[in-house]
Amino acid sequence: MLKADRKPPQTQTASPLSGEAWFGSRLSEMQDALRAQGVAITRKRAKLLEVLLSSDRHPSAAEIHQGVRAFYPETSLATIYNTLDILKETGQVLEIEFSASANRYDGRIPDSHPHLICVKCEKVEDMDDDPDAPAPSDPLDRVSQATGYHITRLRADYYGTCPACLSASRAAASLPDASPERGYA
Amino acid sequence: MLKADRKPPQTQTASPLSGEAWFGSRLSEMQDALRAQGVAITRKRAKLLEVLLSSDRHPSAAEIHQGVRAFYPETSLATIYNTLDILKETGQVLEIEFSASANRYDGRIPDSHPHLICVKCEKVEDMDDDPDAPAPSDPLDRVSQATGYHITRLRADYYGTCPACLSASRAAASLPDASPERGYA
DNA sequence: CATGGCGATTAGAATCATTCTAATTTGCTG
DNA sequence: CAGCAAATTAGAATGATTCTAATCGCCATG
Repeated sequence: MLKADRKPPQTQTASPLSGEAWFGSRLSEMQDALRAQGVAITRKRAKLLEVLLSSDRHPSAAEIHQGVRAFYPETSLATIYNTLDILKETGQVLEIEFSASANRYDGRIPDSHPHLICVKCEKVEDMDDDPDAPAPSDPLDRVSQATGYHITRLRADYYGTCPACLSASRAAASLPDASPERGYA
Repeated sequence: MLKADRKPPQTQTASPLSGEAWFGSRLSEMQDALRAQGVAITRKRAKLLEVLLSSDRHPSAAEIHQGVRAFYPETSLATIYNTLDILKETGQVLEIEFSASANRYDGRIPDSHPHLICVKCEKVEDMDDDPDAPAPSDPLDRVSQATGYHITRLRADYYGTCPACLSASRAAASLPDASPERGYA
């Protein structure tokens, strides 16, 4: 609803995106978030952000790496993972995890939102959940119809902290130190 | 709606589950599916199914391995992955993928359904989406309230075949052979 | 202009779940 | 009991990600 006119395009436009309104504002948002963490925005990191925002394919770390390398050929993968980690911590990028292939990253819309994932070509697209139009009750059918995909599975998982861990960490907060800490991020 | 009285318990009961109605019928379902594939149900495979159904923790391959080993100590991990693959192919087990830790498997409810995933202790629970009760409009709040979790993220991704791949494979179906085929399963 | 310090960066090693491989075992079926 | 296919095994290979220890670059200060 808000910022309707600075939403990233669903489809890649041929021309440079760097001029578009959403691009610039999203870029500064990310840069501000990095600065707020006290980390420097080096040329490589700046390029990484650009590459991330320029692609609508939800690129993998390796793809981002290549994009940055086109400008700074000596860039190491470690730097990419490094910066992505900071971005994740600050909620500036959404990591879409896969176990069988590389994780994919969404810098355009960093809040959780639904995706369409092609199991054949590994395309990852943002889904516009348009609540109008004739809607079959089965969500798989509804989305298939709306998108032209043949949808076979919905992964709908809620991530958070369970009641037990919540009280454990509340207890740990009072006491000096304790708590194992492992887990997904 | 259907099979309301043979739904697996949300909470682990202390006693053996092997007697409960859903357990037996789910077990035969899985065995039938394996047989339908023409694969033998060996003692190890039978035990694997039992272990899978006995746990409400959505066990990892390694955990299942341990469970089977308790009875057949010479069992190899390869066998576990092997059998899980067949079960996946036949839709008899739901694989919940993680990139940062081991995948988890749901044999009780093999159709896609929402989960609660604790980012601290890595617990994975089935979520009962009970559509009654006071419902805040934000789904994260709604689920937090309903479950006692502190939910911070919803992963809602639709898996299927994109329009381009659909027509590619329709074309390939007519012609003799072609098509690269990679992708997520 | 030298110096010190510190974060950023790097190459390569390490990790770890998963898959692959080639050899062996098992359990029939004739 | 021979023969055969499927099941199983140990261990190697893979591949994404993380770690490590060393180096670099940059700025502030003397």
